[in-house]
Amino acid sequence: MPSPNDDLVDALVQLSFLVQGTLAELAGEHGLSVAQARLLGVLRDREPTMNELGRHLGLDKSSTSGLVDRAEKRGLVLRTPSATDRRVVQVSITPAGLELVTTAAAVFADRLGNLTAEVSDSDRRALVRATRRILDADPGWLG
Amino acid sequence: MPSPNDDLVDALVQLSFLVQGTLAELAGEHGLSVAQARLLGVLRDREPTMNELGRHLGLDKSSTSGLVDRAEKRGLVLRTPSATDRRVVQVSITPAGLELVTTAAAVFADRLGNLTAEVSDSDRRALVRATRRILDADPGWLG
DNA sequence: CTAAAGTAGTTGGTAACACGAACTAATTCA
DNA sequence: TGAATTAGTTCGTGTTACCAACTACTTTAG
Repeated sequence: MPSPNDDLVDALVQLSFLVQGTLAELAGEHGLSVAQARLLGVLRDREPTMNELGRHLGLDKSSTSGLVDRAEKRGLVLRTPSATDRRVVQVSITPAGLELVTTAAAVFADRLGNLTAEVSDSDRRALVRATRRILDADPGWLG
Repeated sequence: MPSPNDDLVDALVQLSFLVQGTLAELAGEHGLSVAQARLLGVLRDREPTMNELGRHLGLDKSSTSGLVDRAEKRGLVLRTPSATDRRVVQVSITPAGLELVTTAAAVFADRLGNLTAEVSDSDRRALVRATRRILDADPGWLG
């Protein structure tokens, strides 16, 4: 029997696919994949080690390495050896990467804004509130 | 300057990553990728042609072909030539596929249900309502 | 103070996934 | 009927992700 939760679950799933689809489309227009876009998004306000980065993205260290490899090859990201521990590598965003992610983020916000234009202010607030609760309930890899 | 929309956009993005992450994790536990899970989800209540399927998933026809290939090899899905047009192929879910997607969907709903346990009933309704509006505003590939 | 254990990151192998281009087969249209 | 269209597959390429094995450091134990 369908529980009253089914509507909510369904809504969340469709919404997530829509957002991800929008993200993928937009990233594509800027020559980025979703993974690359996410990487740049994380590095916008952090300069983590490979390890931290991997944990943040929920990726295996080898995956992280490859992701950074490709981004570095495009000049979007930079590896710097740590001064204090010669095993660790700090990852930072380059000016080019920052500019790319900044403009892309603006366009993205704009596009999502269009999609949410018809949502009432009170529903908007409810959505933000609900999201906070849901994220608080998640033990996962999200920062 | 941060617009009042930024909270909403941020909420949507984080939410979508959480949902997708949950989906990926759960699919993995059932030996499925997100793409495979989505394929089975679509086929749960449809028997589309390759073409329709691709449009539904927002995939190129070659991607659709490969996706169905792999699912078919695992016995989750079936290709049947159309009787009326010898070019077209109907795709359907097998009993095994149906069982898999059914149990996985139940676990998924349960898990998301836990995450949304703290959300009030009125916010829940608001979220569903907001999602409808947003999906209505989207011209994209979602059915 | 050195030997063993642990940690950080890379490399190599494998597989899924997605795309575009080129192709075959069937159908529609002009 | 011959030309354009449509459905689907195949092939080649690139990204992404994993695991296992490896190197190079650092920490910990004895």
